[in-house]
Amino acid sequence: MIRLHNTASGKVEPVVPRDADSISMYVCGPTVYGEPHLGHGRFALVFDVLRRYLEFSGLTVHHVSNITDVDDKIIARAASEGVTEVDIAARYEKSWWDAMDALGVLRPAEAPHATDYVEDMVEAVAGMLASGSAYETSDGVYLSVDAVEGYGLLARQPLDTLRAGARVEAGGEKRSPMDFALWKRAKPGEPVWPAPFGEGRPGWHTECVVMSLDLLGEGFDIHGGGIDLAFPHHENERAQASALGRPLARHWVHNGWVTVGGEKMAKSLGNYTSLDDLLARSDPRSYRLLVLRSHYRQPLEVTVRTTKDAAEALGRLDALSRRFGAAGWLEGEVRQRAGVDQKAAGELGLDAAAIASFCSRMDDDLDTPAALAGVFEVVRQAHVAGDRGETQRGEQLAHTADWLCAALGLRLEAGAGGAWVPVRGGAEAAGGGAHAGEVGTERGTEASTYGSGPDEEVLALVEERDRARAERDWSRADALRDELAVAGWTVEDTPQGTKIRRT
RNA sequence: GGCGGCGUAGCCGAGUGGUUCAGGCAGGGGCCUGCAAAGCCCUGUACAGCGGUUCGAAUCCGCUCGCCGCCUCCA
Repeated sequence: MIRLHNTASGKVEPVVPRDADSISMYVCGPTVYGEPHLGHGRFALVFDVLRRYLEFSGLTVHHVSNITDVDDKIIARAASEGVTEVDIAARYEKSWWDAMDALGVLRPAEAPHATDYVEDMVEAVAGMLASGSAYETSDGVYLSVDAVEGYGLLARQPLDTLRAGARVEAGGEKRSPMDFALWKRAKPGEPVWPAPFGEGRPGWHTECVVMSLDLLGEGFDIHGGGIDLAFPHHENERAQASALGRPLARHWVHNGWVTVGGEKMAKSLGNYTSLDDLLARSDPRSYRLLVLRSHYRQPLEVTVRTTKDAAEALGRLDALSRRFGAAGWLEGEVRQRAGVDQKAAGELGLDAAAIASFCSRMDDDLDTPAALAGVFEVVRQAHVAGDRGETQRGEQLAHTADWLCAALGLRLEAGAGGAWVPVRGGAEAAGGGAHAGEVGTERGTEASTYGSGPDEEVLALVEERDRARAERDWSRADALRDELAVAGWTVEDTPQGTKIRRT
């Protein structure tokens, strides 16, 4: 069974499913008020990998991730653009899912919207008022943190020291500076919902409590998100659940953030790169690989250099696929079972030792860097076997590597970046294109504007070069290679003829 | 002020009380190739500094320096 760091205890602990053979997981999703950036991409990828790995381990995962579509920032943005909050939320929710699809992040089983749960939130707030853990002020309803046992758990800091450090003074009627809004009374021009304690809108933290309990039930297995959510967001969720007498998650998992020059990537610092920008200029898989190369709890430095690094490493994986046709192997029914049916690995004759090693590393607090190092070792062994003429062994290892990559959500030789065009038959080449299209199916939509298949002109150059080589006209062949290079293609001669790939 | 994290070879980035310097990228040499590309082989003797514990520490403890984060919205 996998062991994961639990922010509530500060230790790496086994994840014990509440219900046998299945895992209930709630991951805090985005507030849709702007374009998603690399930081959002990281948390989405981290939990996508966790979800895939749990499934790979034979568990059924009930994955819920919310969309926060009512919030101060959405209201502010709508006001500044002169459109409705609904417009803003709809626009950026679409951006969100587009980016997720491009990154190959599997859709959660459910993606509840805060605005669909306002009635439940009103009920929850009423419950907290009734029990005396919440109180009303002129501008809303607040939760009294003093009423919550052990408040500060997820901040890993006791309440008194948290309070001492509070930079913002209690806003007039708040009993404690740490108290937070459960309900904000209506202000002119803002969206409102009816409530017995005055019409208004919900605070930020209540939605996750209500939605996770509704969809996953009390004491669900995993609650995740970025480390900056640990406090106050998650602690405030926990506080409310506690006030309601309804336990929330048993395991709190948080990922580290993306840094730029050592500093946290944040919109407020203006040092962010949007996912769109990244996806427009690189293979979406390379960001996944970059994320996998560091441990999920560590900060991740993203620069042009580290991004390029990851792309090169990805090229090494693709090269293996190219050599052994692993991508072609992992199709259809086999593809569907990859990463979701560990038992099939045995039936398919994959390398059991490599898979066992991979799993033990992943089980150790989702140690993807170590797991990936193991995959690269398998890659090397596959090449060695191939060089020795041990084709079957080479294929077995290559297939194993492909299988493990699939478990991580990495599809080898996928996308235009890895497109290789066999020399003979444009039809074959077109087949390669269809292959890439299937990737799109898996992702939900076709990835990005990055790269595109070779056009007729390029294919003509490839064919001409093959003729030149057949005639041993090396200078002509070299000139054509140069032309292809200028067009952005790297040439590789193989026993099957000239192949090209995006440089 | 309180709480917490980090500092590893050219770069990124794991790991751990003691055999082969995780892995990737970059670099050097060789093999392969018409030349390349891809691949393989060889090549790096790093763990901020200072003390301490230990037969032995980069790994444990203490201190110092530097960087970052949370305590306010934040993935």
